[in-house]
Amino acid sequence: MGVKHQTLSRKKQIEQEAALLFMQRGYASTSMRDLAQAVGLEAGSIYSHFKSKEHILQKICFDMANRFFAELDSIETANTNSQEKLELAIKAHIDVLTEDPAETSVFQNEWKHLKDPYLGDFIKMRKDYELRFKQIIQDGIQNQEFRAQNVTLFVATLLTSLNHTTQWYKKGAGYSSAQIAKDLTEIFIKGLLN
Amino acid sequence: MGVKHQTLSRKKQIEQEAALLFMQRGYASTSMRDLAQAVGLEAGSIYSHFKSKEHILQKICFDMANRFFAELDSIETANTNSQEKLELAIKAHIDVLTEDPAETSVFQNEWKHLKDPYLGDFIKMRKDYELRFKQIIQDGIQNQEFRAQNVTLFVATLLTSLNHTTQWYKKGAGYSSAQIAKDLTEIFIKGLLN
DNA sequence: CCTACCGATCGGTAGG
DNA sequence: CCTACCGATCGGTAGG
Repeated sequence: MGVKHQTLSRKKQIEQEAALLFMQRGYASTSMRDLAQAVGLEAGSIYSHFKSKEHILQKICFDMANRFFAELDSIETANTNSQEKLELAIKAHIDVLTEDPAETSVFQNEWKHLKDPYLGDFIKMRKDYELRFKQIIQDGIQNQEFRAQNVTLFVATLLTSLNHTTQWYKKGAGYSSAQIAKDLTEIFIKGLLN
Repeated sequence: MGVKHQTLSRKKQIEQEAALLFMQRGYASTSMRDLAQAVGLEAGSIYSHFKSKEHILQKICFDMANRFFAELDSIETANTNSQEKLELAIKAHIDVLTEDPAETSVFQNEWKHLKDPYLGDFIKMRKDYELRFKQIIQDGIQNQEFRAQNVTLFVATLLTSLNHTTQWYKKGAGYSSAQIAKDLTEIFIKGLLN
């Protein structure tokens, strides 16, 4: 059961196993006893590393949000056209995602178990992230690179599709991060028609 | 709290409220007491309509699976080209989905809480559904209507995107089922480029 | 359909 | 980091 640890701190081990279990069973269906067993401890011992079950979820969700954000910063100011900006943004997103699929899956599917004020903060961050993608698309429509369309729908569809990669991606299974990004990019940029 | 009932049977009321709560909070985070309260009963009373909590989930998941399946039957044998078959399949899927967004959301997100043998059966049905979409795409590539690509990835992306509509669709909010189907179809068929 | 209850399991804590 | 435990809540049942 579980991830190779080696030099990881106990806290990081717990976080990784938690992400894995939260992805597989869901946050609510994963007990602290399940998690403790997966990491080789007794249930009570986890509380010397995390104050509560929800704090583990918070750490996973906000760390991932920050990583996705960080990647966008350099792209938006790049001196290039909209299509390449979008391609870079997709590539960056897929890179983070393939590095930590379990954490990304939790970030996408389990955030609703956060409680306020964290829940509100998280929703705000996600909205910001979408907004920055929308801006790239909007600019591309303005300068006629992209076809006019429902930008909100497009971005929601795109981000959902990217994030769904976590559900089938297997590290080291031959389908590389770069290839996934390329294939997904072609679907959304070129479409289906010949 | 909840849906307008009117002439619905008690059993159907319970099923609808359950779908709503399972969507909002997740299956594991929804207690039979929560559900009972939403439908105006005591917890124990639900068991005169459903044998267990999981039976409610089963009913929702398999009923939706059957409805999605039924729509495909007539489309596959239609005497038309691949593009129109795909458009019809998308339209049919979105029609079912907008009719019962909560049930569809549970069908998409909560099925993992089913237990064998139902879990295995459900996974098989989903795979079959994907396979039938894949066949449409495959045929379209063969006859050169569609561009060659990773068909598995395309269909996974398409179905995920369609199903995600449940997360933001609001009945009677002006964005019609037909318009959603049309916009999503254009994204996947035409792509982004002008 | 309700009341009253069951055994099991949950998140979390004290004390070492 | 473990042992031993807490109060709360869970899915489900009996009996009416």
